Amino acid sequence: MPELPEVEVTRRSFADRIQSARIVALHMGKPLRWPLGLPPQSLVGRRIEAVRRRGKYLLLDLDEGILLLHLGMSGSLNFAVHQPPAGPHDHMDMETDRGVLRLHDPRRFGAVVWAPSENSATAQKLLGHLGVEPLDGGFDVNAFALALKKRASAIKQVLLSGDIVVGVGNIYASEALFMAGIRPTVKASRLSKPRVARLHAAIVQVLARAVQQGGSSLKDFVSAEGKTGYFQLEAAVYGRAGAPCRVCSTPIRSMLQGQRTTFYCPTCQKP
DNA sequence: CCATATACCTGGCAGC
DNA sequence: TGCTGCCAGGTATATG
Repeated sequence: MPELPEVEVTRRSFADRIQSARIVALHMGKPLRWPLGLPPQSLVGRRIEAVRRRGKYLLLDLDEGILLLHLGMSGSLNFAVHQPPAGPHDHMDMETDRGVLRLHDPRRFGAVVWAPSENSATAQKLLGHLGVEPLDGGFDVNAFALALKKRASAIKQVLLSGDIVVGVGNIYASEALFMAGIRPTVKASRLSKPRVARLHAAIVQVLARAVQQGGSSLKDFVSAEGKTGYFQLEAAVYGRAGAPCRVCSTPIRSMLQGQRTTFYCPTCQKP
């Protein structure tokens, strides 16, 4: 479910409200992708100093250590003063003196991992290989072009790999490539500099716009205050196979790339 | 080192 | 209805 925009919208929806909260109890449900890394009750008494985002991970800075949260494919967070009784897909309830942070994740590809610091081996195993943040001003066109030159695979798959630029998942990769007029199968290394520049701008634009729109609620995404997003309503290609291109009316096509579905317009996007 | 396939898990839906 | 097979927003890990 969640790509950078959904994770960022989630972060903004509870970061201020949970700041400086003290953990009163921590209940974990069914196993997630990885174990927490210490007994849940040992986090009782910790204070939450800030909520940051790195790629699609949320980082809860504690007064001792850090919690890495990932929403996987189907995860969402809800932060409220009172929570209804936990259901079968609620796998974390973090009770604080400001409210309860609940992780709901039917498929359990998500994770909650404790690490002593962001630089610890535990955290770096998950974060160490990540590329640059696209919305932080550190996303440089020249560096982007240089990095793409070294990659032989299709540009769509390079974007998804997240080791050059983070946060672009299956929806926004298709959307950004449409916006840039680039066929998803083009080898990354063969993109001309002007096309790389268009792609760079498209990535920034589509992600920023999606954050503005509250993310994409294709199925069930909601922010930590329970709001759905609206970006899916303006998707140009994602999920629109067979429907007319909004620019040229050619039917949108879908194809498989690395076991993931890609959507594109065969007319607007050039090989 | 690089590129691609696999595994994890559950629910929803199309088709029979 | 109820069954089966396929699909889904991610990514570490294995394999070539």
